[in-house]
Amino acid sequence: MAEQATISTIDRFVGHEVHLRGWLQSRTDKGRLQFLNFRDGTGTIQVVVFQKNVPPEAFEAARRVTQESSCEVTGTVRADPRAPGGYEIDASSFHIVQLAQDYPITPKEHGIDFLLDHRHLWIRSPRQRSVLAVRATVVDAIRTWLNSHGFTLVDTPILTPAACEGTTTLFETDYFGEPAYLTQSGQLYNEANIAAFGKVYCFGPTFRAEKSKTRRHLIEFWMVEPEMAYADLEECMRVEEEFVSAIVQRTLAERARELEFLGRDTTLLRNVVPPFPRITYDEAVEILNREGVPITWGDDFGAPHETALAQRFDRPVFVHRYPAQCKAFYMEEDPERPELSLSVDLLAPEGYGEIIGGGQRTARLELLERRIAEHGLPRQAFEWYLDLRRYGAVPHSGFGLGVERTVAWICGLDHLREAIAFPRTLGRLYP
RNA sequence: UGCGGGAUAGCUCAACGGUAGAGUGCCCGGCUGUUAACCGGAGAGUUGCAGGUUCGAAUCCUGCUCCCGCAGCCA
Repeated sequence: MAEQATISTIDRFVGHEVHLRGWLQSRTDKGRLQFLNFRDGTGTIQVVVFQKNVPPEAFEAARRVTQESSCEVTGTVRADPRAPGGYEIDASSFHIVQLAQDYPITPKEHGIDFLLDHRHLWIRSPRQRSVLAVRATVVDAIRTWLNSHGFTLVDTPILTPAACEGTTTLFETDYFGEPAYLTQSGQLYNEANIAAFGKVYCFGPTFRAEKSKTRRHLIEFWMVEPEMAYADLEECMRVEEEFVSAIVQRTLAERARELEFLGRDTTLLRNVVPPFPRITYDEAVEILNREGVPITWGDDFGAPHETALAQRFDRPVFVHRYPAQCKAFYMEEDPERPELSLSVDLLAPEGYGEIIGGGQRTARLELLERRIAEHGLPRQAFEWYLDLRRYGAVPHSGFGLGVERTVAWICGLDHLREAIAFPRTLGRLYP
């Protein structure tokens, strides 16, 4: 009697007859011998169908099965050095569940436009499966680390009444006659939640109606945002470096096979352990001007600046204390230099840019009121947020980590769109 | 949104003013150890859309649509 098995644990079934259900990835026809590259969702394995070992109808099915047809196979597991992965199934039976017709994605090269139009099928390919598997581990590492370090998950709303940082980059929708916006960040709500739990995080999709067309931007992306009561900027950086290191090291440990398949050189990733280098905005400006990537003090960094800075270090680098004018209205002032904000960005190596933005939020009512006015924000929409400075305000800090940027960096991808199953990019809402 | 590149067979591309091509996939045939197998055969086109120049346009010109890259915005 055949045992139900999965490919990922097939080594436990050597010598046994097993039953597998899945899809045909590819096939090599050798006449009276068929090699089937078979996938069940947990992995792929070679199935060998000899004409003399199976009933005639099973051999006929193996001979005419097409790429990505769903099918079931029964056979004996054996170790064979000639098989990719070292194991193969000597089939005793084979049948087609559904015969696929003209599967569009072939083992040869395709253009990115074609692949994105067929993203619902492209995700089956080994490379895309590897990236999405890494993503799953990154997400789990994020949750596990935060849950085990005193953070409580508190979900924040997706439909919001107003902007965190101005309405120009928000998707507007109709909320029974009132304008509503898709969230850009859960941070302001996190600042409310810390008074209930001390340390919290939210984790979900985020939407930016920016006409960004670069390898570092998605219209819809996932962000995890921890927020901590009684934490200053230094504490924020300390948490960030522990957090990012834990994510990277766990992914290296659990997804070595996928990273190798992706061709990722993991040498630099192994360096990602605390402490990360810290430079001030002032120092960064000096370095950039000295190294021929000119920038005026007071301007925010562009992608070329971030790349040039990150290239100088063997692990992610903190840039802290940006001019207040570069950063959001809720940032705390540097008490020693009020023109600076207690903000910090974490720049990933190898040109992947900013993977974290964050810092210390202001606890001062009068500064927040002034900033809301300076930024021309509708004060009545922020009354609840101002309340947080009236009823038990504390020094607090937090940050947002972009999941796709982190996955793209760890995988060595050249574009964020492969780091999410169904990317939303400028001009692409299908599939 | 700005600058640059592009759209030709299902797919990836060539042809750059003179009969529309290759590789690959699909289909048919052969092969008991293939790893993007190999060998033989066959089919496959409104050259993105609309107009213009020309004896003749995939090729030159104009407009439009869509895609890609870089930048800005940011995670």
